[in-house]
Parts: sequence; structure tokens; C-alpha cells
Amino acid sequence: MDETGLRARLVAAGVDLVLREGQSAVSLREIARRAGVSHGAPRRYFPTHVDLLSAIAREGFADLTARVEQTLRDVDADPRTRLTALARTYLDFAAAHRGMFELMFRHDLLDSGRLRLRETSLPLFAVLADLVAQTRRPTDAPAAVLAGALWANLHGIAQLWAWGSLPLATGASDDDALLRAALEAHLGPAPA
Amino acid sequence: MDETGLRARLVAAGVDLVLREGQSAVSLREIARRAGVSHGAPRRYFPTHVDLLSAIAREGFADLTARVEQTLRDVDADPRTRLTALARTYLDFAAAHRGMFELMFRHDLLDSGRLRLRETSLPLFAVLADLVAQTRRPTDAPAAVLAGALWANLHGIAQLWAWGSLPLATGASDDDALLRAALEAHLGPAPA
DNA sequence: CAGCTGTCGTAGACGCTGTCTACCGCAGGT
DNA sequence: ACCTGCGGTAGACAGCGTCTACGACAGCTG
Repeated sequence: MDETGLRARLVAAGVDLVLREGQSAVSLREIARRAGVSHGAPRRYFPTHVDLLSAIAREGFADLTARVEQTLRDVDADPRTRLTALARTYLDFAAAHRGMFELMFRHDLLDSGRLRLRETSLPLFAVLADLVAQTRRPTDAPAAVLAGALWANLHGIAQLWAWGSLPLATGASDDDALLRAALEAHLGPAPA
Repeated sequence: MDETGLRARLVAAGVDLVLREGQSAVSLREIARRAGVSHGAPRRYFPTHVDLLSAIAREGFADLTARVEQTLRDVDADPRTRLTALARTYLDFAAAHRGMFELMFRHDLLDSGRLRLRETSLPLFAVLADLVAQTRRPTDAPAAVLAGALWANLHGIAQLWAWGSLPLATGASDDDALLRAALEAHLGPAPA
């Protein structure tokens, strides 16, 4: 298990580190230390810090996508129910893996060019867009735009909630009311 | 004009720097250099880097709030029109002052405790919440929650658009369609 | 079997960062 | 005339990302 290549070990150490200690702890040298190699070793596989962080963030996207798919596997076929479950999973992921979630969207730390990092979020978006299309209401804009707006709403809730301003502004103690409001806004009133 | 206290000069230099060069350029030493003092000087007024960054972010919130208020001054009384203008201003601010916008919501860089930074966004939220309350639709959750959900949507659009995933996922070339979709979702269909 | 070659990791240096601490000039009060 | 305290300087320290020179060690070639 420890005999895998250094490249994978570095990414694994980085993932572990960002999950445990948060984004600011993910320094090149600290990752190298945890992987049991010298500070110069990562350079062989990741020319720059950004490349390593991007690989770590990639794992985050894969993890999030897998969790969403797992959630959807356990939920019935009603699109709205599925969307609700997806949304809940998204927010839970952001809250439970704060450091990773931050890193995933820190474009200044990530090189989305070479590693095609942005594209990594597309499968998840496709799942969301597909579900949104199934709940299509009359007089609607293109499905991709509707899905994008909903994604943005989820993301904004995750972000502002973590930042602390939403709890402060709404006076709520959890994000559930916000999530329900967002879903109602985008998908129409909840069924009776 | 240059005779103002060092404290104000440091903040001004930091604001200028973050607007010009982005968040990563705002180091303590660089700010000190631009303010024409030694690297240790800021410490007299800002015990730590975080304190200085927080003061800079505070200016950002003040600026954003002022811009929104200015915008609303030029717009008629219809709440929906006003909300649209507010939203547009928010997104434009995020796009035009990327570095500052990033800094403002980087809770890991800001000490919201001592400087009550979170509270700095409350006046803006109050304006938004007030307008939302005026467009209240039937069967609604508390106004604060609705306003929070809308804010989150705006914020998410700003964030994900800047990150690059929304342009990619929606195929749109500007954020206007997303904004209109979000407003329709939260405020109901646009008037004819 | 000897020698070469290329891969993988080490180790030290550089300039940058934030923080800490000792110092110094100089105004204002006694 | 002395002293006190404020405001800024300057040097040190550890940690960071990056760069470069070097060594160990595999596998192929003669």
C-alpha cells in the first residue's frame, strides 16, 4: 500500500492534509514531509506547487461527484426529490470538507489549463442539468442556464454560510431553510 | 493629502494594491514599501497581517455598499427594477474588482472577530432584504431567508463565473442570462 | 562482466514572506 | 535639563516555493 508511486502518495498526503488542516496547511514542503520525502522530491512530478494543488483539487471533485452519485443511487426517481438530495449532498460536502471545498474553487491556486480542472466539474453539472431539465417549468430559459443558476445558488449558500454572513443575516441556525427556499425558487413551490 | 496618518496610508496602499494586482500581491511588506515605510512599521497599527487585510476588505465592503446605494439613487421606485439594478451592480463589482471581491470573502485571511467584518456586509443585506420584502409573493418563507437565498444566488454566480465553470457549463458569453434566470426564480416571472 | 545512461530523490542555496525584538530620534511635560 | 513614551527603523528568525548541482541506483549495451 505504501509501495505505490510517489506521485500518488503525494496527492494522497495532500488530500489528507487539506481535509484535516485546511487549505492553508497544504504547503509543498509539508506534503513532502508527510509523504516521507525531501522537499525537492515533488518537483519531479509536479513542476510547481499549483500543479500539485490542482491534482489534489481534482480528487476533491471526484469525491464530490462520487458522493452525489451514491446519494442518487439511494433515492427514488422523482426528479425533484433527486435534486433535493443532490443539493443536500453538495452543502454537506462543503460543510464537512471545508478546506477541500475552498481549495476546489480557489482559481488563483489552481492551474485549470494544463490539468483541465474546470472540466472536472462538468460531469457533476451534467447530472444536475439533466435533473433540472426533467423538472422543466413553462416559459423557461435554456436548461443549461437554469441549471447554472441553481448551481450558483447552491454554491453561494455553501460559501456564504461558511463565511458566516448568511447565518448572521438570516438568523437561521442551519442552512436547511435557505436550501428549501432556493429549491422552491428554482423548481417551483414544493408539492403538497 | 500625503500627510494623513500612516494607518490610513497603509490601508489606502493596500486597497490600491489589491485592486491593481489582486489578492496575492497584498503582502505586508509590499504595502509598507508602497506606503514608503519600513517593513516593520505597519505592526504599530496592525498587529498582524490579517488585521491589515481585514481593514482593506472593510473598505471593499464600504465601496460595494456605496456603489449599490448610488445605483439605487438613479433607479425608479419599482422594487423589482431596483433589485435588478442592485444585482447587476453586485456582479459588476465582482467582475471589475476581482481581487478585492476575492479578499472580501476569504474568511481564512480575515479576522472577522475583532473588526466585526461580517457585520460590515449587513447594511447591504438590509437594503436587499427590504427590496425583497416589497416583492413578496404568496406562500413565502421569512423575508430574511428569501433575501439570503437571493444573495447567495448572486454571490454564487459571481464566484462561479469568475472561476470559469459557469461560462463553460452554460456556454454563455456573459452572465446576463444567469442573472435574469436567478431573478425570475426568486422574484417570479418578469413582468410583460 | 564492465561501463554508460537516464530516472528518482537529496541537499543546499536564493529571495521572498510574516513575526519578533532591540534600538533610536524626537516631541511634550515636569 | 531631564525623562518618558510614541512612532518608525533595522536586523534576525523560521518557513515558504523555486532552482540547481549532485548522488544512488536501476537497466541496457558492449
